[in-house]
Amino acid sequence: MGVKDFVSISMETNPARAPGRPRSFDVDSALDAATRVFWSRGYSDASLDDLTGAMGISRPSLYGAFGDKQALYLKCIERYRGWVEAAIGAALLDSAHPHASLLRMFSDAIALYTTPASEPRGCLLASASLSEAALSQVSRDSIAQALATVEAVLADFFRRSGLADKLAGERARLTATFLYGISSRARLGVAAQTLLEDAERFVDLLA
Amino acid sequence: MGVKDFVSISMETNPARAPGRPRSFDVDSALDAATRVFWSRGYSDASLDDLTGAMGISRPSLYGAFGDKQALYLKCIERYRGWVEAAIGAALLDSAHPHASLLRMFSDAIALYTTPASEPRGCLLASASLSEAALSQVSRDSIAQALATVEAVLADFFRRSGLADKLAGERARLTATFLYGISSRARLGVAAQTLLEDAERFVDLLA
DNA sequence: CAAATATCGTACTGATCGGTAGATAGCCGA
DNA sequence: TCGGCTATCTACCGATCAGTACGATATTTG
Repeated sequence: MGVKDFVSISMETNPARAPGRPRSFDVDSALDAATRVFWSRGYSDASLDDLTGAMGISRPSLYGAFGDKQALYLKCIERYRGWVEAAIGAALLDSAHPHASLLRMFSDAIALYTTPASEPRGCLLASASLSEAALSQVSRDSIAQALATVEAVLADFFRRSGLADKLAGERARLTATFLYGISSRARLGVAAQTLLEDAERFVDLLA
Repeated sequence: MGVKDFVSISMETNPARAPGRPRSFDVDSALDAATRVFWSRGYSDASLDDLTGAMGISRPSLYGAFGDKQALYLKCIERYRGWVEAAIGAALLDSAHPHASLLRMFSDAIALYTTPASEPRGCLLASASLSEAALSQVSRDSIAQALATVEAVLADFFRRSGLADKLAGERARLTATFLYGISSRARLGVAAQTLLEDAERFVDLLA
């Protein structure tokens, strides 16, 4: 392998070229489009025609690039999970001013849940957990793990802000529960402004 | 029976007998069974075979008695709505001890959401509102109205407990939001005991 | 008993579902 | 320019979906 390493560094580690006909669409933006479809319609109600239509690709391209519907869904979940963790983590970075940080976290979440106003989607993870029946165990695990991570990020924030472990855990569960409630009401069409006011009251009570 | 036979009006106003072959199943218990199926699986994932299987009736019997799938779903929603309104109303009857009444309301709700433990369902209305895409406008309206009623019952409770209109409305929205969150987490499999503790902390904050 | 009426059970319909076979098109190294 | 490889396209597959036609059955009325 020694000599081959020399050559193959540019051939294998460099994604410049792969053999065969190159893919004619962008995987990431196709994944974004699929995520939006699942987010709006849920797993079962998102047909392959819906998905391929939004992604702008044909059925075999979808299967070739992502596997079957479940696998595509799983990739969308993981993707969304990354966004949410990053967003919540960023908003809660500053633990010196818990009140302001929490409010920013809620504000960011509400903006995500209610944009665009014509099609509020709530939280993809919260919605996804309701279509449990039609989902594989792997998908269920991924969703559960993502939500557990959110709670862990919250608990860490409360600990950093000076609360004892037990109390921080309680506050994290309380905040996560309220956040799920916000997500539900966002999907029901409650205005972002109203949700934001509710979040303010909640944070007032909490801190 | 004899007396009623005497009065010939009974033929029309009294459902004692209708012409033709009598129905061989109980409409209410069939509706209960259908409600449980929708509650567990959601609208789209509940197939006609699932429904007729659980209801113990044949497909044409279902259509004869309830109309199509949407109409059956609507009847189940209305039925569930009646239960929930009655339960919440009863728990919140005593506004002299808000803390205890709220706790009882949450306790009842959590019991409903997590029973049986092997198949926690959360709140049918909250779940239903997430499958919006596949639902008719009538169903959507019915769900929205049911949830609005819950909020109205809460607001009335807070008003009776002595709060001003504005504050009572805020508290009602806060409580409803938290209740949706409880429903989501119940469906995710969080233990009833944990949810109850969270509800206690929330009520502590509120009152 | 027979006519009328409504339900029930079997077996079917067309539509749509997720998924794929097979041929073609585009890019590589040689 | 050619063989190997992979993506793409059209067209299709069996399975399942919601909904129904139709004959058999059960009950009331006359």
